[in-house]
Amino acid sequence: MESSKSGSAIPAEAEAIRKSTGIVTLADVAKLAGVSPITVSRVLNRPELVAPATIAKVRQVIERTGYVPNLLAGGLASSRTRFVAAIVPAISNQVFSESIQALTDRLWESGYQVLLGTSGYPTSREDALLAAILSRRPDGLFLTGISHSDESRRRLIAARIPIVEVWDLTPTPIDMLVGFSHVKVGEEVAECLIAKGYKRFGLVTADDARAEERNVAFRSTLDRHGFAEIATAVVQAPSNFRLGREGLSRILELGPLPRAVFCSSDTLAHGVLMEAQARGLSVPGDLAIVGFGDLNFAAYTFPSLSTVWIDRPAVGRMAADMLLARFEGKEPEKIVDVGFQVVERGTT
Amino acid sequence: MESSKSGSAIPAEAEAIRKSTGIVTLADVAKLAGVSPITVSRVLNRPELVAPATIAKVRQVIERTGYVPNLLAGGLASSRTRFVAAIVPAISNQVFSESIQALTDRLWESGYQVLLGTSGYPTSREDALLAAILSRRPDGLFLTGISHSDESRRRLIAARIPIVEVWDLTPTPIDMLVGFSHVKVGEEVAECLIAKGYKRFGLVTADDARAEERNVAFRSTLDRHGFAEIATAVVQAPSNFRLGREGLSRILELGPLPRAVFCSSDTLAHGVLMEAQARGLSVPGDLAIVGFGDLNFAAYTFPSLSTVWIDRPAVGRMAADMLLARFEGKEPEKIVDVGFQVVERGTT
DNA sequence: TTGAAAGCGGTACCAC
DNA sequence: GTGGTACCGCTTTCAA
Repeated sequence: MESSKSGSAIPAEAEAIRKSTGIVTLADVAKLAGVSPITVSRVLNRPELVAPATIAKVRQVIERTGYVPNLLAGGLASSRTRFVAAIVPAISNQVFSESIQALTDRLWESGYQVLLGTSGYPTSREDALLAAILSRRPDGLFLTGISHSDESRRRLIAARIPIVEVWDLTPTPIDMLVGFSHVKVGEEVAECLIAKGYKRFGLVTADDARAEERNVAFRSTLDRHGFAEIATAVVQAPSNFRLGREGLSRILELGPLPRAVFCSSDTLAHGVLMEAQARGLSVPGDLAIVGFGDLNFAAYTFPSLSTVWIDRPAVGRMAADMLLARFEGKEPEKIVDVGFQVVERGTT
Repeated sequence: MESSKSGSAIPAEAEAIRKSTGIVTLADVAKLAGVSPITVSRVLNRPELVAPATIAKVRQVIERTGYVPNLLAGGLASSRTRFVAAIVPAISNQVFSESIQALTDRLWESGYQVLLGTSGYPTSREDALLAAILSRRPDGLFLTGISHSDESRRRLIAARIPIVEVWDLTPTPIDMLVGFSHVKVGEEVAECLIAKGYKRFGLVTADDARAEERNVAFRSTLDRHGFAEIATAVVQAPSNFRLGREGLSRILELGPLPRAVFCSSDTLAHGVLMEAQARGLSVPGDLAIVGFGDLNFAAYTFPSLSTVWIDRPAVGRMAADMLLARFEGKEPEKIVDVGFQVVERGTT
């Protein structure tokens, strides 16, 4: 009613404007502040377009009423939902959780949130999950891995939103990519062990697609150097210590003691180490062990384990930056190789 | 145009109905199927109300067009968003991630998804996070811990949605609760160690509110039995192995060797064990170690470590069930004590 | 069993 | 700087 008076002229009765739902809407705030809805919207989203006095008035009413904006309505109207969906195989896998944490933190700084979906390791529900997630209209997508069903691929393309695939490298991502070459990992670990003078090799690995990429490269590199026989134990994902122990046992049954074992995860490597210790083998004296992932227990706990280090937070951070760039209409680098590092510990 | 012909009579031109956005809407599907929008909606949400022939017709069009429902619009119209927000201190903390996984899985079965928010351990952004989350209008909330700022408490109550707080016990939850008594944990661990005949005690603990509850109970129980002096080392959360090692070192400096040490997490316990081994102490011969949380490395790896076991998946599962019950208008039990179990390993 | 009309709570677009 | 109007895409209510 009044126009430029200070905020005290608001009739108490106006409080009752709240609908039956009992929840204050933007329109309620507008009425109480004596401005139009769009002005309240601007105070919230683009305050630089509003006069300071108006801002103060509106902010006061917002404060007083405890108004909480409805992002469903906002998203529907603007087709920008300010959230990114992330799909990982399992939330409890520390390898992914650190990337997700970094992604979440970075996006949070820019006013975005992360909806996390777990596709599941054994029985993949990726297709249904993707459909469910896309129906919430995320502004962007963070996907673990580069292999998707045809169905999913189609949906992803149809969604027409920025997408970052991570943890692998391909020249043909759906949209953008942050990863590293598992092939190179396999090669470098092999070369590293050869350089150290090891002559016999083993592989303890989960039945995981990315692990298999590393294994193939590992084997073919060794093969090229004339080491054809690789004692191999394949265990079922997800890995745990027990499987690592079993892995080594099975390898030892396969023939004479290998001197260097490459494991598909630090968890398995840890198990292998336990089994080695239980058998009285010295590590890395009798047996060199190389893990993958560099979870902290490897770094802090077992100075005798070697591992492959990946900057996991960087993966999340870079993915976030790429998505944010696209949200602002920029064209970031499409493919980023974050690389890795073989961390050697212990001596021959 | 046609009414009951089979789906082939749809004019190709009708495909062009799609708006400039290029995204198929429910209205488009309706037109193509020759029915009203509401009928399409029913096919999706309440097919039991629609004639089989109509369902088939509509489903076909949905399939052909690749229609993806817009849950923003649906949520706005129905004020049911079909998602639950969960707030945890940190996603990488395995203690929480298993509960979240169970929560996610259970809710998924009922068509709900989980939006995960991390409040952060050192600098808590819980208030801002909560505001951001509530603006997305979740149907329910899963909160770690029972202590919230006044601001948050007010918001939570104003939101008027089902809320489950977890990991602690209080007679006055905001709404519902799934937890266990940290006080009882401290008492039982103390009694257990006393019963085993230990005479000297130590505490290696992170500066965490829930840990402190356990510690107070631990100390006072020992005190009641005449063991007043408890060598204590407090380290800063989040815990890691290194801090565990340091913890034991500091305790050993405080006086003669304690025989039994209670740690605020298995991670710390693991570190304590390492330090003990490095010093040539036998465990549990010279030193009994009790952890907390029963992460698998404790279970599989260190038969000499004792720990406190909590059914973490059950926490998520029960929380999900309670929320789902409320969504259906039922009144589930408000407070559930999931209990815990002191797992003793090794011998004196 | 199906449909028409009226919102849900915001924002875009374009005047003023 | 500020406001009017239309509309985002779906569901609710009630009627047929």
